[in-house]
Amino acid sequence: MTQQAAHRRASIADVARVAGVSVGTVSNVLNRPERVLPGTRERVEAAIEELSFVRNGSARQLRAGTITTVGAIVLDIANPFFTDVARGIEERLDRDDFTLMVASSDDDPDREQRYLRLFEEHGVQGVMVVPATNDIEHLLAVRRRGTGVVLLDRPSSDPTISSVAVDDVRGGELAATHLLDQGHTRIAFLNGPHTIRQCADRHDGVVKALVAAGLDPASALLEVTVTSLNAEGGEAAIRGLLESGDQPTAVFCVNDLVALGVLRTLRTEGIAVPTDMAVVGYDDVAFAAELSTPLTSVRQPTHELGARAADLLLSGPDAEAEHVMFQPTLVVRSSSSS
Amino acid sequence: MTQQAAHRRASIADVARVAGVSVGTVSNVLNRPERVLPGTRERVEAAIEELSFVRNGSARQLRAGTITTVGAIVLDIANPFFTDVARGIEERLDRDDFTLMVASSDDDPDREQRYLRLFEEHGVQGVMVVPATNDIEHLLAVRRRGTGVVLLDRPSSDPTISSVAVDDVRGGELAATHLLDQGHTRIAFLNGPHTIRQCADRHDGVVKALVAAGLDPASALLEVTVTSLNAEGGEAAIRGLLESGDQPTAVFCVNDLVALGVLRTLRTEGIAVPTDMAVVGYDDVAFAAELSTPLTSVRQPTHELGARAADLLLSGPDAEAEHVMFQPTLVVRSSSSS
DNA sequence: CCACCGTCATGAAACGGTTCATAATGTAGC
DNA sequence: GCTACATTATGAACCGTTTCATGACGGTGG
Repeated sequence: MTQQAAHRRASIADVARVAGVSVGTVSNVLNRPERVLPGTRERVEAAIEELSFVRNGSARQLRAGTITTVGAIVLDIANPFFTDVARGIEERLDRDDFTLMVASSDDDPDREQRYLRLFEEHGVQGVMVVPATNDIEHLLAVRRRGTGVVLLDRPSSDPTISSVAVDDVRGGELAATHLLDQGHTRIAFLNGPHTIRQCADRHDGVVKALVAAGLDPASALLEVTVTSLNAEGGEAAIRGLLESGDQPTAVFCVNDLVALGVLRTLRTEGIAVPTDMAVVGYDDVAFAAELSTPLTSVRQPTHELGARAADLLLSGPDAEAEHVMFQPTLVVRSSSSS
Repeated sequence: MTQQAAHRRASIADVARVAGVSVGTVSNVLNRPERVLPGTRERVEAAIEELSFVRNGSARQLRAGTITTVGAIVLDIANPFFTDVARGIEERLDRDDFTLMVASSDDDPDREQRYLRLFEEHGVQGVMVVPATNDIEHLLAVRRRGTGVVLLDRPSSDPTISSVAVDDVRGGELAATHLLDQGHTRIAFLNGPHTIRQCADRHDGVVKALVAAGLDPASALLEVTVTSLNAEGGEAAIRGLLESGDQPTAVFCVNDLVALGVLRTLRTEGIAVPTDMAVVGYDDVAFAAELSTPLTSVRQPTHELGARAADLLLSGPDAEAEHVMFQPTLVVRSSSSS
């Protein structure tokens, strides 16, 4: 099937032969150069160069066991929230010369499972996961087998598994309370599926705020499930909403990409923001402040989130599990307040 | 150092012992289940379950040689342009059940080298790279050793190495010509370092346009090197520019993130766009159209770029190298034309 | 002159899978 | 009853490293 190049990659034995030494010596040159006589070392290095030898990572790892790589599985690599988190992770990892590989599950439990398995089989030190489902049994299993696991952007329901999250209930509450304060009594929530914990939590926060204001969520809250959590999903959802009668006066979007799609649609439809419709997003991504209608959004400490998660992962498998919970803040801009 | 859990992970031999079969049989259950009697298979599967056995990917790969993973190294994982490209890659890969791992070099040749080595040592089928430097000798070496290489967003200077790119000279030309058409005769270009080929090419395109218009680039073009190619970099660069006298009437930004920083700064400084200063960006990211001043930008076919690159990589090491060049288009919005 | 020691290099045993030639067993045909 | 032939299971060889006990060698001190 895969014949790659004409000849096999050079192995350590080939190098040894060319240099006229044993394989053990080549290995020593590679791993503990100080133990080998300069003359010999040079000969070996010349042979390595000549054969353009590259270590076989699989063999190396099979024997040595250890590796300085960690994995991260996020829901959507195209979402700036997750890439900002990834930057936080990378930064922390750099300090310990660890390497990060990112994969995106696309909210698909099967894909998550596949990447998880891939990472585990290749023996990463640990993996940071934004789970696509509420059930984390499979993650506990990974953990039991000895691979570090840190839940990302999601509080852990299990005391033995570390997590770094932002209080999503509070986030939903902040957004809803703000809209209520602005006089809205009927709020649409363009949310993702409740199988994603963050979405369920934000929903709970919204309900909490409505109840606290003496409203009945059944009538005051109109939740719409967005199929894909990006601008296209937001556009589709708001269009559906506009076509039905009985419209709300405010829309709370589960993230800023969805909000972007909403703003875009409202503009083309000639609906004024915030006068005809108030909009609130989530994540406070870089461009939120610069939109034609600057977007009110719930800000999360993305960078710290990632850095802290990496920190916990590197603290080793024997460290006590920790559950870090950051607090979101609301950044009010003109999309929701005139 | 790494003591992982208390006991070693279960191996295929452990499974064999528990199930009362040979290692060969366990391997067969794993890889060609149809060849083993249902009864035996069940016993093996039970043992796998009991020991929560996970294949050792290193050993597997060491022996089997093949792996269905490809790597991508981009300049900045937080840049929507690259993540959009990554989406395109993923989509194509999904068709062949390949898996993508993304790493970000951060414009740093050393990091690029490190990830390249990591990917190569782990035997990926191939790697897509947005090179951080002009010199691609190290990529040729990787290629020679049998790992597929496709240059991403960058035309190849070597005929044997495939590349998928967008015509950056043309992109720069489009942007500059447009600004000239709008009557500007002194244009600032907030560009990245010329070690990044895309930046050098866009510069050449700008110069080409100026010359075609009968202007002297030495006086008509004011190039400023942006330290980091994001909003913060853009903000810093434009502030530096505003503080110096002798200002241009238009700014062309090497990407939309830089343009975002510029727009933000101009707004806080009370400089009107496009009347006092026209702004053009690059990439036409999702939010470009929705900014307070909708941003004129050079659009690149990100999705196709990624998909095509993946396509070339999967076509195998024996396929003829191809050099795909897409054409950018200019999307004019109000940041540059009143 | 010998015992001892330190420095380098060696070669074989792991690591945990896959693969393949071979053996064991059962079935069918004559 | 014997041969021929599937069908399953076996176990050893192998992949390319690292590691470690062992050996070769020369130099020192007694």
